[in-house]
Amino acid sequence: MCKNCKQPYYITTAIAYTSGKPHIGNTYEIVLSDAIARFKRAQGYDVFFQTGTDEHGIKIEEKAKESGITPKAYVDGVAKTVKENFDLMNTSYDYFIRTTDEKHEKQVQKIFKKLYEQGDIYKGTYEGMYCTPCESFWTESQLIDGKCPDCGREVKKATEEAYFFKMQKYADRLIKHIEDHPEFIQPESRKNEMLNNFLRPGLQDLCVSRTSFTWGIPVDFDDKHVIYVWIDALSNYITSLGFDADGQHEERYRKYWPANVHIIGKDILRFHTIYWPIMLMALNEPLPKQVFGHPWLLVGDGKMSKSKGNAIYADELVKHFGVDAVRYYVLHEMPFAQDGVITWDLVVERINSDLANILGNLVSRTLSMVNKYFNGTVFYPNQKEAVDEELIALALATPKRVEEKMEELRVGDAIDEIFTLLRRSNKYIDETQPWVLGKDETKQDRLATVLYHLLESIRIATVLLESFLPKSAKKILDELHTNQRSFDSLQTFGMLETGHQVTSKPEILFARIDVDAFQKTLEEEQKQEKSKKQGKSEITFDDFHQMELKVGTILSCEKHPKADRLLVEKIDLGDGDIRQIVSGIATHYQPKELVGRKVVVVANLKPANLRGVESEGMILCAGDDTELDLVTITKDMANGTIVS
RNA sequence: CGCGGGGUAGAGCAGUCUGGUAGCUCGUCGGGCUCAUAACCCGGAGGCCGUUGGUUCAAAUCCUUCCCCCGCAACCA
Repeated sequence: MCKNCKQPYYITTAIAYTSGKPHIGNTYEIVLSDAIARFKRAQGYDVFFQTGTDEHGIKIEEKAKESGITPKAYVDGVAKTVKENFDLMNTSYDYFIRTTDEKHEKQVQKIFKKLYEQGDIYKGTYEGMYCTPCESFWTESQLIDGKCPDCGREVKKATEEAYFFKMQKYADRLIKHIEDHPEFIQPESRKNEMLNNFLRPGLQDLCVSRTSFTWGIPVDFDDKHVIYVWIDALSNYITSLGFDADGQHEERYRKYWPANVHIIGKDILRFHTIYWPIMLMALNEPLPKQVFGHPWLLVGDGKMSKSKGNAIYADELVKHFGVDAVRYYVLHEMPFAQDGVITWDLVVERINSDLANILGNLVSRTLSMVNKYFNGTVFYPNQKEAVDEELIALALATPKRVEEKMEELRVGDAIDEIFTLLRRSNKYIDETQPWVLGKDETKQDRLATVLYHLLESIRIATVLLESFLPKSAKKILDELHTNQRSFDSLQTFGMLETGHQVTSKPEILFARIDVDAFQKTLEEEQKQEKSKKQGKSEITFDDFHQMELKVGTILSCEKHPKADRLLVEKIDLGDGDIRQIVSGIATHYQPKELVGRKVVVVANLKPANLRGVESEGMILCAGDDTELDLVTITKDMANGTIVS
């Protein structure tokens, strides 16, 4: 009967890097995975769904330093935020791994050691161009005019000790695996990218340790080194299950590995389809069955928000629309292999047309008719007419169609199939005109039949929707007062119980959103948000006087040789003080039009290097990326005049 | 020549692999209906399928030229 019962199904998201709060694009990944996980559970699989956080690395070490706290304290904070975000989206993960978990760290060390001992990892030297003041290695191609791209100073050839993984050793096996398993890399278009760009030209040995920072898992037999991201982060998929490098695996590992699918962003497909499989080959473990590199959710600048940098966060969306509406948007609007777009007005549009009009209103009108004509009691006299056939056939065909789409991980298309049934149900009401039947005493059985067909179609659609809109689906099924909620119950049309009552007060599931009013609300909020962000803390007069502001004349100006958005100006600050200043205004000004202008310069700003060019100060501008105006002195003030 | 994705109706997309009347959702216009959340149903208008040249009986689809947009990366003082 239940063909998938007890079959294990292991699905993972990538682990989120704990550098900051995830935006809706990051959140999309776990919602997508959650929909798949829930669907598989509904199909009867024994699902293990994992997500987590990647918490090591130099960036985190630096961020923690900036915040003046320990790296551990820093990642604890971010991991909490990430988890809250995932919980907010009502995601049903079974396990949340953190790469700072003791169990994980210990296994990573063991894996590293094992690979070292069996000769897959060797100690070598990293050769590169070294800039002593910056303490950084650069490759030949990164250098600018043969000099350090950071500071522009001389670099010299240097070597650094590092551990390397012999990738090439397993390359042929991997190529064969990919060719023999066309479903391994999804979407398939990415398969050739991996083969042609990386595998076939030959893999370089992978540098798997670092000595330049300490916030990582130490190599236990050589504590100068920490294990670099690859072995640390990727192995989360097995350490969480209780993998043991010595073979003493926990039961969970034996049960769930290999993973059925890793859901990851397309940007890290290379690591998951090349490095990770090779690591597993070296460990003599089976490879995951599939890796799906999902597209990006781009935050387009819609009409209503011209202010820049308005990344959209899940919690903001949820605050306005509710969890299921946000889930619906990202799940339905994201194409399978192509980047999707999210804007506030697109979300509103989808909610109104799909959730409020098609789904919510269908449930509402149907339930209200059942109440109106039969006091809320469900009857099924089964007085069928020809017009019913199409609806019933579609209701019966839909589960299979949805399952087929889900099998291909085409979640958006799967949802479309459900909505096709909902649309058809709305049409059915027009075809059968229950309100006409209601006026005819002799047509009561026909009326009851029509309403039953509607309720049953709604039930079928809703059971299928549960993986995508868990809360709303439950609400609808509760309103129908039905216990028929399993996928098995979808095989027959007519499983909805009769003789019982549906709710007498249908709730508005998704309220229609007034587009104009919403825009106003949003603009208002963003305005407040902006002023809040820009309002800095109070400073004293002395604080202000720390700044040395001077009038200067732009003597020359040219484009930065290595940067599209930067201009390099020579500015006369009087008394022979000619400064070279780099400014991020190239998208707003042509170099020519700036020559001769009198500007305000922050003269005592600490010099810095911007992509290889020294900048000794900054010029003042009003505005941001979208609109920008150089602060200009209009009178003929002498260069060097103090601005106060 | 950094890597990658994309240009199809006002908006968002499918169709491109496997050439054969250009399709879906939203919006818009008109009509219908009144059970329902001004919702639902039907119909219409609206496309030189980014551009150039080619292959072919036939090109959105295959090859080619150029243009534009976006993401990643990188500096935004």
